[in-house]
Amino acid sequence: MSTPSPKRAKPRVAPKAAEPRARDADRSQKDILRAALAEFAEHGLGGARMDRIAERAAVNKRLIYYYFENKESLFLAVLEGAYENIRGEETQLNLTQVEPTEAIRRLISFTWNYYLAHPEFLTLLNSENLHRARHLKTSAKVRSMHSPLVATLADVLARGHRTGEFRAGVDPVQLYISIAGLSYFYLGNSHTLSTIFDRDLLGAKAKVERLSHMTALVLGYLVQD
Amino acid sequence: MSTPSPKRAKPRVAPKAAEPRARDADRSQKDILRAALAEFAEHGLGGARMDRIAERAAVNKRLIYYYFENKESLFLAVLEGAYENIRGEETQLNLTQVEPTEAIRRLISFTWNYYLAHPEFLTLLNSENLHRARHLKTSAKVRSMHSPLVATLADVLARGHRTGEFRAGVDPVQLYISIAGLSYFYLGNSHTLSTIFDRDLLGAKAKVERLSHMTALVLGYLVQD
Amino acid sequence: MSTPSPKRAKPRVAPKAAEPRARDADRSQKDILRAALAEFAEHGLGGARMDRIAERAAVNKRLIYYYFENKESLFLAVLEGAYENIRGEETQLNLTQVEPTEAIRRLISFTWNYYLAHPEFLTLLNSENLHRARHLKTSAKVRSMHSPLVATLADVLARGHRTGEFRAGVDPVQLYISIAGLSYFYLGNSHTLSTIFDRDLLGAKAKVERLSHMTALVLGYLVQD
Amino acid sequence: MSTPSPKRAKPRVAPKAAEPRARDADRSQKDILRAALAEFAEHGLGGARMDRIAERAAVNKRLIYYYFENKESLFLAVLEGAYENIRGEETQLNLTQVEPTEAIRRLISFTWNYYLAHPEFLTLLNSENLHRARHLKTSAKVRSMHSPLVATLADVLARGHRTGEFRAGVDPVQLYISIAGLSYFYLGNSHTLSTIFDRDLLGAKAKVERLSHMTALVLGYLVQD
DNA sequence: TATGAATGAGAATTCATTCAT
DNA sequence: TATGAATGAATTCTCATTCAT
Repeated sequence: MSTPSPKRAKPRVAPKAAEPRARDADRSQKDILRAALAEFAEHGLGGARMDRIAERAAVNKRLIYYYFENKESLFLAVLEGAYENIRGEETQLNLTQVEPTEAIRRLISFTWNYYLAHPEFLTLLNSENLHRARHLKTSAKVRSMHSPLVATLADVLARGHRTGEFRAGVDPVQLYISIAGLSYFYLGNSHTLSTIFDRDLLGAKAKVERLSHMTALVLGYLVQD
Repeated sequence: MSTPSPKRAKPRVAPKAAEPRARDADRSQKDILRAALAEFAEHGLGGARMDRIAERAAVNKRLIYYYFENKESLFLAVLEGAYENIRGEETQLNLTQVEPTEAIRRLISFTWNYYLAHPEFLTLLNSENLHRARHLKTSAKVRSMHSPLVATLADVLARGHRTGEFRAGVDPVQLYISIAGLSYFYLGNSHTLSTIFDRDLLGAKAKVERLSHMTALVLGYLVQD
Repeated sequence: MSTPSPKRAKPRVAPKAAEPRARDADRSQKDILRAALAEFAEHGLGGARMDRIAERAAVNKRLIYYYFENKESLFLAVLEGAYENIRGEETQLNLTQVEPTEAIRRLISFTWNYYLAHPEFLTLLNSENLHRARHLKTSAKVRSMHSPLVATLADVLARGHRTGEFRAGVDPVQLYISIAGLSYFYLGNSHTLSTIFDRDLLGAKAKVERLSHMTALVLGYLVQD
Repeated sequence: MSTPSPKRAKPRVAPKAAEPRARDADRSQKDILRAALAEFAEHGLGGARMDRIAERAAVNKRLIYYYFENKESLFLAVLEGAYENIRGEETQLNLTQVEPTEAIRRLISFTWNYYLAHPEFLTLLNSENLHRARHLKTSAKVRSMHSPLVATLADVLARGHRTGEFRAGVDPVQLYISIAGLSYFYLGNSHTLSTIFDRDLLGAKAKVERLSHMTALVLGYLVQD
């Protein structure tokens, strides 16, 4: 077996046009995820463009593939990040440490405001549902992220019932879906809704009204006389 | 060089029939719209393929462009058709001719069952919302299609209040959005929801429970003691 | 379902740059196959470029995909065409109608000259072997193309033995492979061979010598005294 | 946004070990050459991937460039190694020390068995021929490696002629090419041949038959009565 | 000697749309 | 009204190679 002596490549001459990006793996990945979140939210999985993600993240397109296998893996990573984010903030509501009625109010209000502040989350979920949760189903962590939420809500309902305030037999998952759905549909479909009903649904006043309507609706149901 | 028999790039689905279709303008258009509805619902606007629509409709791709200017016009036509369909069936509920409580029950149940039977309607709306209702906003007819619905619901609420059954001050648009949202989110997001909550949401029992939960929720709010 | 009136696209204005290609499906496919043969032969399957094939064929790259599913299907089509060609010419040798010894001479000489005139055939086969005949194995027609060849050679050997000229027990497939191999290796590896042996193998004299060597070799074996 | 753990685009094969390899220049180079031989043989020069070579050698990709200028230099190094190997083993046949007929038998048998044991040698040569021996032509050593082989064979033929056993006027290069070609074509094209002739060419029995056929062929030509 | 991070220039393939009949 | 042929502009992904340490 021959053993060639090391050969140097020709020395570089041409100066580089653009500043090379700092060699910070962690930062690069975060930039990519942030950019991808925006892009997927804006255009859906199918409409998202890897080129645009690279541009948004100010990284070389190739780098995306260096860190994430392909578009779909990137999408899943974004999705997991999004769930982590909302569940993380939700945890900080400390629902188990306040009165049941107050806890429900907080949850409704938090959900509403989170969706308002993070419209990307809604379109992201829509995309994933269009794909029948194909990506999420391969996620190991997503399931475990949600059991605490259910447990917390179950605790609130149980406490409410024990004090006689809340009606009995309320399924926490069912209730959570209702609370989320009331905000989700209104905000996620605000464009079509405001078109077909010819009415501004996102004005300051409208938003106040919606939150109070939702709260009244849920508590009107939960609270016994 | 011998002359190879043409090796058509096999279209994903079935090859088209050799003989030209009978010249029936009306039927062709309906076939196209039906096919497009299915395709858009399955893949979203961005993911839909004109090729596949042509195949599904069993028409030549060129014919689609003959009847519909382009992909986006076709999408709008599909969208309008979808709204026409649900509003048409809704009208047949005759909500103004039954007791207010029964009217609400019927509306909830109808909405739920319609979404169940027409999942394509949900993804279609999601697509349109992703595009900020860009297409719908150019539609002349869609607005007028919705005022009867609001009027009907307002009538139900007014009657309910007059009899003392229903609480006062309920905004019909607000209520409609809530009723729709309760079904919409549950069904439209059933893939992600059943994944994250690790629970079958579409089993026979689950569906019965959901309908009864939604009805209890809305009536628990509306009906006074 | 709405029935929109046909809408015409905006009339074209801009004049086209290049002559549009004549609408001749058959000719287009042949052009593509011819170009692909040259490209695959020159660069192998992996090194071939669809872009270059399109250029060589003077067709739009997209058209290749219109007629052939992808690079590999195109490769198979080329391969089948190449086999058809050599087997077709071989048939015209009329080996069953001449004396056995003469038949063998003709076959050796034909094989040699065919490979000389069609070096692409050799590299094409090398490519396919590199891929373990992956493409050829899916070909329905290639097998049936070769049984006549074996039958013909078997007939020649049988006749030769009957007259006492040829030795007994010669396997026609074995002999065919030997005859082909003697030319194939010399010509297909002429570049490395002439390098390592430092000798021009493709000069006029060398070619005459090779053919006579091969003929002597094979007949020296076959013919009995 | 949470900080996701790096999701490396999974390389096709196994992930590299975390700790840097021991600093052993000689071993690294040999590992690289071994890996490159396998990769080039399997995929050809064009189809070979530097990434895979690095994985196979369990070295960092960058290290390959440290020892070998680029892909093509690496290919040449591999090629030279391959020739060194076969010529080295060939030398040990001691053809000048046995009877001419026996020498020829040994050479045929050795060639056959070497190709059988080293199929990578065949595809490597095919690759180099596809590139018109571009790399080999720059090799200083390869020519000198082959003159002994020719000399040895010339000696065998001369001895054989002197004893009256062998026919006169046999060119050693010509004969060597024939002997090599008989094995080379059969083995290197076994995939296509076994497909077109619909016959297993690599079974134990087939291999025995081939070797005896080749020996009979060559000796039937060489040996005089 | 060794390595993780980064990149520019392609590569195959896709897609909505138009041409010519 | 209907269709097969053709195309330009993307789009995802790949690859050899280099940078910085």
